[in-house]
Amino acid sequence: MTELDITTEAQIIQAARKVFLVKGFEGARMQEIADEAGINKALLHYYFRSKEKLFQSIFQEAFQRFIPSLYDVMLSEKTLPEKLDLIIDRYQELLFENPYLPQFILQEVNRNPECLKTMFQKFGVQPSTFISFLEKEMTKEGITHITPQHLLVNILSLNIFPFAAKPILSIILFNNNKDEYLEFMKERKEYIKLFIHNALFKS
Amino acid sequence: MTELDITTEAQIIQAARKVFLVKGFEGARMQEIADEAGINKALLHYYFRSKEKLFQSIFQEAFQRFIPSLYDVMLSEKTLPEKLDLIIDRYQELLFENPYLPQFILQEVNRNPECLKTMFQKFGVQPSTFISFLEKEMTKEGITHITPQHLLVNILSLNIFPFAAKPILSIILFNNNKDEYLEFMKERKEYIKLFIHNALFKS
DNA sequence: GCACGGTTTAACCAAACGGTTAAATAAAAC
DNA sequence: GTTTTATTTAACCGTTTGGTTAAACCGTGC
Repeated sequence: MTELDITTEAQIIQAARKVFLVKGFEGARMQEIADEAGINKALLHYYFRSKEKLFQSIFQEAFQRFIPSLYDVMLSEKTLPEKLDLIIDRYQELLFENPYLPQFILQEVNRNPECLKTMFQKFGVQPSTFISFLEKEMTKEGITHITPQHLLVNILSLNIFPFAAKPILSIILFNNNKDEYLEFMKERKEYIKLFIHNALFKS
Repeated sequence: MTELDITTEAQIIQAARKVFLVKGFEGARMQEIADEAGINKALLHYYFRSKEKLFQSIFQEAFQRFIPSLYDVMLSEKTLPEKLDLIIDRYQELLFENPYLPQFILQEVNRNPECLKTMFQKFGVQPSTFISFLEKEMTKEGITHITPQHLLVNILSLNIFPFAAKPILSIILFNNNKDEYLEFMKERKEYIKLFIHNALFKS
């Protein structure tokens, strides 16, 4: 019973994830999620009382996945360039496993910005400590021509944007050839590392 | 009469732009657009037969605005670093005037990727020529550690992403303080220039 | 005054959607 | 074997939404 229970609930979650991530809250239909899960609408409401509730669980899961644990990297006994490379490695791995996450998060946070504060509080994420870690490392390395805030935004931009803009870039760069775009994204990791490294340490 | 005619249609367009850009196609309501334009729903359908038609005109306008004319910059008698700075200047100006454009385009292209090809064909945009221009300039400068495709994506990422991710970054960096975020975005232009410059020319 | 086109009003329609309900059924738990 | 729980079926409800219609209103040009 418990096992089947979990299976069905997991099926629903999986289906909801698939539909919500691609279509967003407004675009998603409960019927479609039920179909995708291979069940009927009534059972959906039997497990999750409302669309809002189901969405919340999906969004929370997505948000958690989107915030990687970077503190251990920051606290490790490595040099700043090594740490930055590790952060990029982790982020690229995360994004390759969840390519729809960026656009989903952007869309839903844009729709309801208040939920962000709740999430940050809920999971105790403290970006300011990351910033101050970064700042300390930067002064140690004598990097003064950029602030830690801008560096962080640069790292996030270079990593995340190409996933959110996949359809546009795919057509701009490769005339919609999926294989070429995948190849481009796979090799991109090293280009990002090199780009950031040069921007920071060769001046 | 003709003048009033234009005014009303312009009012509708303006209202539709405001609503569609913030809420997207699925989130937008015809009633809300009518209210925003100070008219009634019937008159909306009198001018634009359907939501789809009205949206198309807004999206087309937005898309056109989002594709800046960069060919003159590329063809000008300037050095590559100067050209890159000019491109960044133009993009930042464009984005400051239309901060909602990035998320809107991303969202709608994600919803209906096919419309992209139509747009590119309709306006004769040829990104491949831009790439080859860039490639020529890069070989001239002896830049071999990055491909023009990755450089283009880097430029787009660094410029566009912070606008699409405004709510997230605003809370991450400045605890939702709007003034601080605005100041951050204003000073960002020069940081982007410097970052790209260092990444390209100091290795 | 008359005609005409922009505009309003208000009622209305059909479809879609989130959600509910009740009865029947199957399966697992005890 | 009985009870409980999961699941299906299918009808149904209330609301929202895009869209239509018809009648009246109003300003301008002729």
